Amino acid sequence: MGRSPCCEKVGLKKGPWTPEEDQKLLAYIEEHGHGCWRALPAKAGLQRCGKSCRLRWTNYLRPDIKRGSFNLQEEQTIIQLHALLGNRWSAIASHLPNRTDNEIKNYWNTHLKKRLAKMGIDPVTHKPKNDALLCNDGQTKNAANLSHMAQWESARLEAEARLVRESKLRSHSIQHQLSSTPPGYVPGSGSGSDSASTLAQPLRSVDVLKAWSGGWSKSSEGNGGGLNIGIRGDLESPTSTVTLSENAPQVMNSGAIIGENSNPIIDFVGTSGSTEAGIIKEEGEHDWKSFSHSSHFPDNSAPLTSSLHDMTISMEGPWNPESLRANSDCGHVGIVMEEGFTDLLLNDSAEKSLSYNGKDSDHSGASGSGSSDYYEDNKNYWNSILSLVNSSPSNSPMF
DNA sequence: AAGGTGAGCAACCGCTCCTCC
DNA sequence: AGGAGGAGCGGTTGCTCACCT
Repeated sequence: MGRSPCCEKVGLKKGPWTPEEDQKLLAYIEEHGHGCWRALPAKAGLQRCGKSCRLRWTNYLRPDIKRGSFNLQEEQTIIQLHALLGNRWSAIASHLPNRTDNEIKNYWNTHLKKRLAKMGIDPVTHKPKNDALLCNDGQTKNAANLSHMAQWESARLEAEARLVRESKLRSHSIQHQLSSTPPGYVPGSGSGSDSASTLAQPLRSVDVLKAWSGGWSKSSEGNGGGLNIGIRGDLESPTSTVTLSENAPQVMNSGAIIGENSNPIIDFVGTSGSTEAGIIKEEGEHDWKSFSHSSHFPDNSAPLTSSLHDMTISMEGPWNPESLRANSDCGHVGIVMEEGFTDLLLNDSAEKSLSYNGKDSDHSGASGSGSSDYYEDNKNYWNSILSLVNSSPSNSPMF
């Protein structure tokens, strides 16, 4: 590989772990917890660096790890979350109980990415590669789109980072209230910081997903704000909407989004208007509301409050209104991220899954038949994702 | 049967972030 | 406030095994 070793110490073993080493590590952690990883190998009698031990534990030895192939729901979750979060494997893993980020990363790289590519979908943007065909001036529009995506991504990361910080602050205070900790095996990590992030991660991710789901609606009537390419003609997709406020602060219909300093604002606003979409949006809104009063946060620290605010992302970087107009020209009314093709991908595995179950799978491949089925499926899908999100992470000591 | 090839997965590496002093 | 050390994350590598010729 030609790289310098991660540990200066010569004589430390590298490469695959032997069962004896596993046993030593396991026995030590079960008895003492891992504590300081760097000090662990010596205490456990291992000729490994602490980093290697940590990796072996988190990716393989942890008792709560689920191994084996991913099921359909997990695939769906990964794909949707990847569309939402990008290569944030640890964040994605926090929504998949008992799966490690490494496993998810590998599964993405070896299976899902290829499947997307095979179907002509860009695994990075989750958009069709022949996107340009939809526009008269393909290259210009694509460039605008790319710029758009970059700005979006940057803003999103910024917001997420903020969520993490806030969540950590909150979880610290929650931690102070939780006096007892299980002995021996320390969830996730022995360090206080890690425990905090362990608590914090689900909060952040839930916020993002809630927003995503809440903002999912038919993007617009008439000109079809979404990018609806006709592998399946009636395909609509979860959509995030960018709202541009050039000068005046704006209040959006999803809830007070105020722009400061005339900075443009990104808002997860379902543009609603269509009946089918309304179902989804209302559900999303309901979820948001109910979530804010959820018993998850008895101290009323209300993560939703922050999530709503955090979904209002001030763009500090250059924002070019031209890109929005460019998008509008080819039917994108301020649409930045879309995911309809992810669903196409999922149909592939859904078909397999359904046929395994001996059910009829013809709905997934048929074009045009059953748009109500489609919306029902999506509704169910998002419900499952949300319930997964709401229920899973706390189960795992790691997450 | 033997060698070649590619996919899948475990593990490593370096960077970044966080915490503590 | 800032530096040091530790932990976590994402990208990448290389080994193993199954399949193909």
